[in-house]
Amino acid sequence: MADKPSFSESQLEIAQIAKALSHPARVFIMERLLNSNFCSGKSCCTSGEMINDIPIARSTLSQHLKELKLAGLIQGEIELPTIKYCVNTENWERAKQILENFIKQ
Amino acid sequence: MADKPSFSESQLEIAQIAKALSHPARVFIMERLLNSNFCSGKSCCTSGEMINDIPIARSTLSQHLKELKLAGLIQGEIELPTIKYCVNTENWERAKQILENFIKQ
DNA sequence: TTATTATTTCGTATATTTGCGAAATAACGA
DNA sequence: TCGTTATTTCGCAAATATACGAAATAATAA
Repeated sequence: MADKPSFSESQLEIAQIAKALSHPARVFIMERLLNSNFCSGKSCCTSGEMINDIPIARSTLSQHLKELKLAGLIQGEIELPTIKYCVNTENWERAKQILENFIKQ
Repeated sequence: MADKPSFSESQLEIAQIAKALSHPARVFIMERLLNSNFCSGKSCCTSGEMINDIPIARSTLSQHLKELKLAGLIQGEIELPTIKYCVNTENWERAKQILENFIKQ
């Protein structure tokens, strides 16, 4: 019995991006950041600007922001007394490309 | 305090598709089905034809197939003694369109 | 009838995700 | 110094996902 190959890098990468987008709160956040006003050249928004439009608690929103940050799709910039969240343009472009390629199959 | 709106249909739909693709095994399955030989007008493959190329047990593969079926992305056609799995073309086209639209934002 | 083949379902264990409120942090203004 | 504001981290509970082997199913072959 030949042993089985592991998942390809590409499969792992696609799954990782999909996972980051697999919760409606995170889809909401991405849409919001992609469509909010520009600030220092990026689309930005604070957690406080989102909280009234999304049906979850502040701490839960914070957790989803953290996950998107961990996945590299967004980044946070401290601008006291708030934290402005922006799309991580470079990584988002790459993620889009990866999804595009998968879809085009 | 105004109460919060729920997630939009679109956000729920995007998250649902992303969730279906959020595990490398399910990405593997979709890729395999999208690229396998044609059979009765569709790209098809049996679970037995995949099992040696994917690092999970048969029962686990079966579960992932079930999830993709539940999400509507694939369908199974009995062709004894095997079951041929195919992409559900209509739903897959729709799913692609939804992801496209999300990405293009 | 019994074995074989292909695959799923069941039972169960473990891990991960999601959610919340309370407490913590950190800068600023009174 | 003591609130105020904006936000995160902590601690925990509940739900969901992932995984596996064993048993079940269902058609056919011997």
